[in-house]
Amino acid sequence: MTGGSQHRQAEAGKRYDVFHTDCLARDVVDHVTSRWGIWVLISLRSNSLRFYELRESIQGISEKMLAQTLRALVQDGLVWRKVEPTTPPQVTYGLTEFGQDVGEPLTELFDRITERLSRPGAG
Amino acid sequence: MTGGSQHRQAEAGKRYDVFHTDCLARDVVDHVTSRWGIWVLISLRSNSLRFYELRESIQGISEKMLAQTLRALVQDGLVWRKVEPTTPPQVTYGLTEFGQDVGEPLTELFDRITERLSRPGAG
DNA sequence: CGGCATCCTCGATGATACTG
DNA sequence: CAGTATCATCGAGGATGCCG
Repeated sequence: MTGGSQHRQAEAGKRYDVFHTDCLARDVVDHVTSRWGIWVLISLRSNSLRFYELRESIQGISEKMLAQTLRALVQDGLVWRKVEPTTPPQVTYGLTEFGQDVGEPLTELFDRITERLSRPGAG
Repeated sequence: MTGGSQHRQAEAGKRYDVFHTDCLARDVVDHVTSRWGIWVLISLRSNSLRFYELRESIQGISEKMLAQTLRALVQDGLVWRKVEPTTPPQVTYGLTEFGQDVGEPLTELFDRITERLSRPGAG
């Protein structure tokens, strides 16, 4: 990235530059806000889950997409992955500290939307 | 949606049901976390902007996508749109109360990610 | 300037089958 | 169970051009 760490500059006039350009943060944001990323992260907030638990948890996701999404999130350092070499194999996923950091505003976002939509007059 | 307002239930064991199924909230979440939605919302947090200002603000976005994203956000009640019938025409966009509600955790999310990535040992 | 319609491309996503 | 590989598709998104 070019600018570096220009986060939290909310001064009027000087708008964000980060998300305009090629920034590593943008990739992570893209992963987090990807079609399935947000649901994976929220799913893992309460407790760690195994692969098939995640798959059943997030209805509509295919194994491929789940694996792909998890791979990206693991690579970004948001999710950890623990393999137990039993038979059958057992792989557990959970949130890293970073993942929890990110999951918080994500859940907040989700909550605010659902709350708003469940309100009578809102719309 | 079926369950209604089961938000903020973070009890282990009972996972979210909302985002698994067909829920109006899911649509809004999809719009907000769409490729461009998040940047539009964050862009508008500090102040309202005109169409072309937004376009220049969010590098890489096409007019089509900007218009489309804005339309969705306006329809969801996150963004308002004001047309001034001057010549040339002048259209301004800004966040509604709902939009500000949503923009907050969104910015928080963004900030946490950039902060993390700008930290030395993280990664 | 704002924005819609059209065409077209490409990548994300899904279905299926196979491996360890 | 937990993936990976391959193939087919569908729609998001970009380019262009036209209109008020």
